[in-house]
This record gives sequence, C-alpha cells and structure tokens, in this order.
Amino acid sequence: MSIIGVKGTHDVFGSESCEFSFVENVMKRICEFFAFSEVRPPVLEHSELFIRGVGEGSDVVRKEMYTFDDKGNRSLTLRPEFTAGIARLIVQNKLTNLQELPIKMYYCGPVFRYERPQLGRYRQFNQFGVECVGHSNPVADVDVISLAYTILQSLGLENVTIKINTLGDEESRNNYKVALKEFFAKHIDKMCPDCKQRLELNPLRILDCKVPEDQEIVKDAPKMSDYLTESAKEKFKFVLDLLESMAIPYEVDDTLVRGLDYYSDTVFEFHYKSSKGNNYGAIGAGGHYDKLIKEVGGPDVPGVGFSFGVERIVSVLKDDELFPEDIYNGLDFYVMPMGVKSQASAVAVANAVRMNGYSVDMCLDDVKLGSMFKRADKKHAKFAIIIGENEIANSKVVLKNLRTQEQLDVDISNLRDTIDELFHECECCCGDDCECECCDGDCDCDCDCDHDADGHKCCCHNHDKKEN
RNA sequence: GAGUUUCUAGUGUAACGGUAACACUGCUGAUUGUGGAUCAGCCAUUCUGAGUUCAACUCUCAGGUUACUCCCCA
Repeated sequence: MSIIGVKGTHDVFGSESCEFSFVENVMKRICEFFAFSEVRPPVLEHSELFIRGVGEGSDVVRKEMYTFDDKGNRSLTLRPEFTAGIARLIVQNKLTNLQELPIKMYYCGPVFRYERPQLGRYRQFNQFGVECVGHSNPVADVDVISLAYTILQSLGLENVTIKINTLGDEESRNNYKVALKEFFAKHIDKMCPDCKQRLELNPLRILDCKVPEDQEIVKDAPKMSDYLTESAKEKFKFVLDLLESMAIPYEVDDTLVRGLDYYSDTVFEFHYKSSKGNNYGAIGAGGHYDKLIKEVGGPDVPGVGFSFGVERIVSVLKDDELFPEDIYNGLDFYVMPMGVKSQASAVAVANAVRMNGYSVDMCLDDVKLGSMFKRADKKHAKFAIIIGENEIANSKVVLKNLRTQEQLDVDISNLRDTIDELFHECECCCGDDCECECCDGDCDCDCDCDHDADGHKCCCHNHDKKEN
C-alpha cells in the first residue's frame, strides 16, 4: 500500500523549485538592501503564544491551528504565521536591550493552517515577510510598505493595488466598536449567523462580511474615520502623505479589517489580478501593531510588518508568464567516461571543473558513448567532456561544445584556462544590453546608444580564437 | 466544518459489467569512441477497503485524495 501526501500539502520539485527559489531570492536581496536581516524562528511554539499573540477571537486561532499535545503534555502549535513567534524571539533574547531600535528582520518558511484547500490556499504554505520592531515613528510603516512594493515591482508585478486603512489606536477602536454595536444591533436579525457571532466577539469583522445582503447594511454603518482620535488621524494622514510623496499608489479602503487581533493603526493589503483572471485574494498583507510585544512579555514598543504568500506569488507569476527564462537550472558540463577504467579520472576531472565554479554532472553507467550524448542532451548540458583510455594515456580530455558540435583535445593542465575562456561573458562596452553580436570582430551592432563614431569596441576576449 | 468535483503507466487520454488501449516521456537494443532521426522491444496490484456478480476500471457503500465554492485568510 502506498502512502500519499497529506491533504493541502504540496511537493515542490523540478522547475517549480527553481521558481520558488527565484521569488525567494529576489525578496531576500531586496530586504538586504533595506537593511533587514534574516531570522529563522522555530516552526513549533507553545499554543499559548498564538492564543495571546494572534488573539483568541481570530478565526486563525479559533479553528485553523494545528495544535497537539506532545509527549510531555505540553500544548504545541505549528506556527500559523510568523509575527507572534518573532515577537517571542525578540522578547526572550532581550533584543530590545541589545541593539539600536528598530529591530529589522525578514523571514521565509512554511506556516500551517487547518482549513479546506482551495485556489491559492493550502494547509502548509510558505510566507515571506518582515517585521520592524521598536520604533513608533510612522515612517517605519511607510518604509515597510515601500519595501513590499519594491519587491513586487522587482518581480515584475506592475499593476499591484495597495489597499490601506487605519484601525486607529485603542481608544479610537473602542469608541468605534461601541458605535458599530449600536448600529448593527438594529439590523442583526436580518444578517448572517456569522455576523451575529461577530457582533459580540469583534464587531469590526462584520465590515469584512462577504454576504451581499449584509454588505448593503454595512454600507450605511458608521465609518472608522469618524471615530479616530486626533493623534490617530494625524498618523494616518502622515503615512498617506509620505506614500504619495514616494509615488507609491494606494487606495484607502475603510472596510479593510485584518483577521489578526494584534493590528492597530495602519493596515494594508496587496492585491494583484493575474491576466487569467484568477483571484488569488491578497498576495500579501500586513500592518502596524502596538501591544503585541508587551502582550508576549516585552517592553511597550510597537512594530510593523507584512507577509507575502509565496505560493500565491508564484501562481500569479506563472499565470502571467513573468518568470525569466534563465532561472531554470542549466548544466554546464557532462562528463563521459569511456569504460569502467576511465571512471576514476572522470570523477577527478568533474570535481576539478566543479571547483572552478561550473555545474558538472557525470555519467555513472558504463554505457555506449551514443547513449551518453543522449543523456547529455536530456540534461541540456552545454559541453561534454569525454575521457577514455586514449585520453588518459596522453593526459588529455576531449572537450565538445554540444551546441556547435565543435570539439578539441585539451591538455588536462590547460583545462581550467580553456574552460574559463569558453565561458567568458561577452560584454559590449556600451553597457546598454544592446544584444550585439560582439564576437564578429568590428562589432557593428545596431543599438542606438550614442558613443564614438568609430562604433563599439567590444571587450570580448574571444575574438581571436573564434576567428581562427 | 458544509457543498460540488476528481482519481486508469511519469504526463495527457481510451475501454457496453467480459483480454486494461493509445500518444508523448522513460528504459533497452539495432549502432563495440561521437548525440538530438528511424525501427523494434519493455514499463499499470485502474486511490484504498468492503459489497453485488460467473465476471468490476465500470455498479453500491465507506474512507482517502484532487480541484473549486462558502466561512476565513497569505
């Protein structure tokens, strides 16, 4: 009997794995530019952390957590999100005392939510996000939004919609909740069962209800903006003004309420509709939080963060064919030993070329040369290195370009230099990505960059060799 | 948690209750040191379990699982 994977989990391998790496690498690189450093919190935490951190009232905690008792009867939970774990990590390691604030961290890894799988939604999925903890300047909010926006742009997602709203400070929210309760109490009989529950638990959530009839009622509900304290209003205005000055487009959406209880003041979501029209929901979201660090036992400092759904972003990029061609692993060399006796030398050569910085695979079966060429083709290898008894006797190898069919005998002592020449990147001195065939000697490319009337001078060192 | 839905070779698809078929991929050979072609051959406990039947991929029941919807979220 075969064992199959758990519902809502996915195996990532082959070309899809290259796509995930590409997305994660772009994200990591840009986070480093923004001076965030990587953090790797554990997957397992005490359930208590999420109950207190994320909030008992949230659906994530109420019905979506993978919670179980371990052998010591401790209640543990597979993280449903990163923020609470990072808050714990900061507090436990006393990072707020050890370094200048804010603490800026980014993370990437799997999270778990027990729910029915559907489009863009899995039980185990990957989140990439950042937290910026310990500074109350709302510039931090904008910094984080700008980071997220930069990432999405670098990935090639041009038409991203940023929805933004403010939940205000505690005082604003309490006033608003009272007003909402009063308002919805008049209509609650006509509303959906979920909303009836929400009225008591967290009336803010009613604003997020998707039932059409309820949405009609929501339209006439009191607005958050009318209940904001002056300081909350000012903060939000500051954030919006700053976004504007940075040319980051946004839409204020006063029905935007996040599902995690720790948020206050600025909250935002990133939406993107793929050309196929698939609606993956928000591809990323985040916000500002005031009480989380304190709730976990730390000092009374705020934080702000966002998180992307890596699977959703991969899906969207796939739908819109935005993955660059060159992200899929190509093999530089395939080593072909002729006969068992040549294998030892082949391994040595393969390793030497690897240490030179190239990807090298080797045929492990004693099969005919023809078969080895077929295998090299399958792997899309650029070059073959053939080693047989003749070559070993002369301390040579045969180096064959599998695209052009050219081949030459190379002394093993010269192999390194020969290979480096073959792989030398040809760059036109115009530095303009002009795609000129600069190896043709006088390099008469027709790019329209304006340099010397003499035309380009190609910096490629391969001329002489190729022309011979 | 509720609803609809999928399940046959690595992939995509056939088969009235009666021999599991086809295409691509893969492997082996024709071809003993030079490939991408051609030709031959090989590759399945039909998701699992139970039931009905002389006979089940096909019908029934239970479970798993795929995809999607609601709730909610990344």
